[in-house]
Amino acid sequence: MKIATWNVNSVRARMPNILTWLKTSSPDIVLFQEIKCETSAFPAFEFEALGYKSHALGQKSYNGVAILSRFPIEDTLEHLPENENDPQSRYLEATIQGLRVASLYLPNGNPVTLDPFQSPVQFSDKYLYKLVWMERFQKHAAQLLNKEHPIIFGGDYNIIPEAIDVYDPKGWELDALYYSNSRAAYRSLINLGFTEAFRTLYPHQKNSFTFWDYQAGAWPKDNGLRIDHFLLSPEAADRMITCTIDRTPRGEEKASDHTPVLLELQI
DNA sequence: ATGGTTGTTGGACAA
Repeated sequence: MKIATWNVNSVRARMPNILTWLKTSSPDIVLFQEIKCETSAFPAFEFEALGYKSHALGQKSYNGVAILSRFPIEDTLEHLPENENDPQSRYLEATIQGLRVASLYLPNGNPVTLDPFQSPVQFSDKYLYKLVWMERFQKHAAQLLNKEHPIIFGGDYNIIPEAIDVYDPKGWELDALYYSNSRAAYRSLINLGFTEAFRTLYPHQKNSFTFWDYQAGAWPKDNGLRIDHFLLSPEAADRMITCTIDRTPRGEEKASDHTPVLLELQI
């Protein structure tokens, strides 16, 4: 079973790139983030023509997540518990072939503070939203773990886990993606018992980025970040075969600023 | 120091 996660930065603007990539990579399940359209505008028919069922959770202009699958998508959950009234579409969970799979788009959270010179530090509303979102996600993840099913949480976590995952760690210390509280929250999530697929397989591999900013020549200079991750429950980790980052789509015309991550499971 | 880019939109805002 091949499962991919990809922040496409607008599904409609990215259709030519996505269709090309689907044909060459041929994943069984795809987790999209930032589809940036309402559910009714999701191009389900075009994916259906390639053999994919889909379930989209859209939103006007911003955010939005979706799942494509060659197999039936069942028992969908469109919000984290406690986030039922959140207007931001960032979480979609479903059962596919006995796997509990989620496509998640964690809040960016910048800026961390409104006034960087203020002491003590006062977090911005955006950063507090990120921290609360992570707390709710962790609570939900802990409950799901108890069921002892294979779980795959894939998506844009907007978290740089460690120094090896960013081209300039010093320069990113005050950014919400690398801020100490963000990394601490991510660590405590993993410490519930999840396996982060890529870094577990390749503990020391540098320049394994999944995102390069559109600005300042980040892509040609390889000034990237590794912020798109797969977290696996023990029952899923037992079946892990490979996890790879496919840089090819980032180098093409009209590319998303993220590139896909692929996970292969024995199933 | 500022600007550098892309997408949704039709002016900011988000990333």
